Amino acid sequence: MLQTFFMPENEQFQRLKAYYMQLLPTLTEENWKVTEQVLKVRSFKKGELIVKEGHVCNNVSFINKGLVKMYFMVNGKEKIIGFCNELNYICDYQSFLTRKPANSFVQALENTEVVETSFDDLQMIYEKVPEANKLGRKIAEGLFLEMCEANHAQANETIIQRYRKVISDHPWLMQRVPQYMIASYLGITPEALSRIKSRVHNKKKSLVVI
Amino acid sequence: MLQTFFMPENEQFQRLKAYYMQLLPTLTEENWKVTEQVLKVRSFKKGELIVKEGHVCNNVSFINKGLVKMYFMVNGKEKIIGFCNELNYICDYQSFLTRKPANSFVQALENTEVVETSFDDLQMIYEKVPEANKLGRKIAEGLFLEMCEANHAQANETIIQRYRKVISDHPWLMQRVPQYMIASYLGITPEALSRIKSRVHNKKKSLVVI
DNA sequence: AAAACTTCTTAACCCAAATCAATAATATTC
DNA sequence: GAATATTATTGATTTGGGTTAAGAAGTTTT
Repeated sequence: MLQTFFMPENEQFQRLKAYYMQLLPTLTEENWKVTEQVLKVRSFKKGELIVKEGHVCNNVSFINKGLVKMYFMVNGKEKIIGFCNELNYICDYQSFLTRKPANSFVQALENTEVVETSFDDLQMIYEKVPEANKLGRKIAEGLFLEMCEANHAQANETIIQRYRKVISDHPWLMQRVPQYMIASYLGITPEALSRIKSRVHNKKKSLVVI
Repeated sequence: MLQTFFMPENEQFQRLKAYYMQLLPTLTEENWKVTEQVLKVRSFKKGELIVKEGHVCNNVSFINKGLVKMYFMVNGKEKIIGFCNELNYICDYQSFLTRKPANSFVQALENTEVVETSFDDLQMIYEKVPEANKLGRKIAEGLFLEMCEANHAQANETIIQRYRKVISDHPWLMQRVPQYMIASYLGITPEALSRIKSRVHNKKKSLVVI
């Protein structure tokens, strides 16, 4: 990569640093240095697996660039539970925290570059940098809140509402992933989503119906 | 209550202390004292609401004794999202963390005694007792893991599997709550659960089927 | 013990989405 | 640009759970 020549050595970590600073404005330069030392950049080609079912997930990975999907295999079919793009963490946090084999997969949908922190390194950071626990707490709390939202939507909204929310909240998603993956994410078959789309579309043509 | 006469003043906090010690074995007596000072014991009669939709949830409540249900109202019907009994925390943690009005209710299903910590007190503890952040992180991580499990079950298991899991994981639940609440918790109508039960039962009678 | 209420079961019918199957529209490869 | 995959649509049929309704079983009240 010629570009690296023009970058300061740690350019690849700047986005992660900004993310940390946002969650923990009191983070000192000194403590960032400790954290920075353990970071590793890693690249995945489109289609490569970042997390594999049956293997313990050993890293939290901050996505610098790219797009991934997280899914389970259930009865030989994949059930997508989420997409994750730039400036977000991807991890089977369940496996990561419990140190048990993951029951999910994470696959790169585009060529993807991540910044990894290993489990052991993170524990070391929690010991050496006490305020990192605050960061860890906020990240866990954030994941918890995200999951609350998702759960609530899953339980209390119709599929049409959820479909509308997906396309309004993440318009880029429609451009970057095929529709059958959106269907899997919504928990329905591609056929059902196709029918819903045409239903929504026809309503628009005829009359204004919420 | 005459009993209180025979107890040391903080007897009611011992269970919570044990819970903390289990999550954070390094907790010092000194730090526990800081924590203990802000705790409040509160009792709810069967039927009383501990968390109300529309009100910010201002406490995390550790259940000393009793049983509660947490639920949403959706189209005038209640959708139970969980039960919580002795030695567990009950809280609309989403409302608690975001400081926004809760969209859930928590109601005592039996006379219930809780030990409360208010939001402000907890923030104070996070400041005064740095290691409390570690505790807070672990609690948030624990809630996250719980929610992962629930989500995974919801998405990937049949209702029959989930029904079986409920009765094997929490046999006490069947004794302490009516069946229609279990149905709501499973996300189906009481009628459907009744049908499923008879289906499961008939299978047992005829042949060994999974 | 009778009355009133709550909870559970069973049956008939309905509907949304799954499944199965065929075809159409797009993308990708050669 | 023809051939081949991949993705999306549409139709016919099946199915699991919702809804409605009625009755049975179990509790509580009086």
